Amino acid sequence: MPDPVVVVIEDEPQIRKFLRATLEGQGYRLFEATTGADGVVEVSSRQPDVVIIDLGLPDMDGLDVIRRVREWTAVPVIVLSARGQERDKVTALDAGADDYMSKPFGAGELLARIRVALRHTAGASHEGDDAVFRVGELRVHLVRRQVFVGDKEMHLTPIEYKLLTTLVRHAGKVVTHQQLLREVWGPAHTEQAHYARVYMAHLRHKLEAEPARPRYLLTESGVGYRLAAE
Amino acid sequence: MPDPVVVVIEDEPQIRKFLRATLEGQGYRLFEATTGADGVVEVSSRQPDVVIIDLGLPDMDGLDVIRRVREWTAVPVIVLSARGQERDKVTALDAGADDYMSKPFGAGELLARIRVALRHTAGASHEGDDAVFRVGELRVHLVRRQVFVGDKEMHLTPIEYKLLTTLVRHAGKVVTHQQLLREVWGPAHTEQAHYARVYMAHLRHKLEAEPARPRYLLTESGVGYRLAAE
DNA sequence: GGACGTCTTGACGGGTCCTTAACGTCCCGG
DNA sequence: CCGGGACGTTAAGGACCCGTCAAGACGTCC
Repeated sequence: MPDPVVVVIEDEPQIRKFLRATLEGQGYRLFEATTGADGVVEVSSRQPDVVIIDLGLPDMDGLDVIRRVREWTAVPVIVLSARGQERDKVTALDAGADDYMSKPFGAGELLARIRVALRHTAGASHEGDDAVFRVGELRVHLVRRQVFVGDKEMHLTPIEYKLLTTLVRHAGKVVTHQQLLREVWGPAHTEQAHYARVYMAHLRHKLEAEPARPRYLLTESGVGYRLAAE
Repeated sequence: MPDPVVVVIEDEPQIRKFLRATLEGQGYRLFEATTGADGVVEVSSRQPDVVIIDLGLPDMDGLDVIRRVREWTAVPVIVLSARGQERDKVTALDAGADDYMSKPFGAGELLARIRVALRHTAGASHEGDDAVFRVGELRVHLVRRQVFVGDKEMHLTPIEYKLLTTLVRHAGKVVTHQQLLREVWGPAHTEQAHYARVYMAHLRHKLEAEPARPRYLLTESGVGYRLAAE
């Protein structure tokens, strides 16, 4: 395997320097970002094997960076944080982080946890982190959160977008009403099948040429919905 | 997904009790071992989704337990330890552990790290499962919930599909009327044998070239039905 | 405070699917 | 040759699911 690529998202120069010294000595290729927005861009362009992120960033909440990254890739994310409270750890891990280290931490432990992360990705073959889903005229750019029909960009509301990406993640397979409601509206709303109907109608009006006879957003009566795949 | 299975390898009764209370409250199925040797046996027999192991065991070194387990499975292993030295963490992680928590630790953080471990296995397992049944021109994609005759996809209603998959699950073997009715319509409808007749007719019209002389959906007169296998 | 975009909620019409019943067919024994 | 049982076929009714529209609630930004 070639040298593993690491993206570091960290604003404090001292820690950046420390990480650079630690990682480059071990043969990792390192790319740095000092803001959350830059971090998201770096992750999408460098396709790293591991991401290391400090939660205390100047421009946006580190948790949001993790959630954004998680929308299109399963790359291991290791969190560094000055805060060591349990609730901080839990929210970060549930937001999609794979590991959490409180400052101060040792170089050896960091390197060991990076090796663990690399073991994970080595086993799981790189499957679907394409970051862009296509079928027919429809394109969904997970990184930029943009949706196109042909050349025309379509504006989707937050729920519409989440509904669509949920279907994208299971493209070709049927997603039951329960699954859909749980993943989009949360576990408390698995009964309101009505929500899904209303929003599928919205999506179809925005994405389908003939909303009444959909080509992409298909209904499986009595079961759920399916997004057509190639 | 059914309730995740956890194997706990821990000799101290207090911590075992604590873990049991914490995990069973969250719907995990729990199996315990109090020695390293037992632990290895439990892991191989229970096929757990996560292993939690205390390094301070009476009979053998916890690290050896991890190495033994790693010889045949990639199941996530979370280490609990009274020792918090960096070198201990590094050796445990390099021995094959996926995570390391120093005592004392909070229940919330443990649960969060278990969720992380479960995320990993959930993503990894979805690779090679074809889960497609074939016989002659007939193909049943169980994962996608799609049925093809030759190249043509056939739309099945929920009951039709359930009936078909029930037969697929016992392909080649006779399924009695009672079995069929119980598995498709529920235990309350085991008397209405004509349900099966009506829906077998539907299925044959959709899937058979000559519904009157079926090649796949065969009748075993007086007993039940049978799906032909290769 | 008002305008706007978004989400929730209800009502209604149309369509799909399930149930049920009636009838047809085949086979076998009387 | 007749009759009955098991199975296959078809169609009608109604229950349920789904798509649609619109009104109201909610939050946000000017």
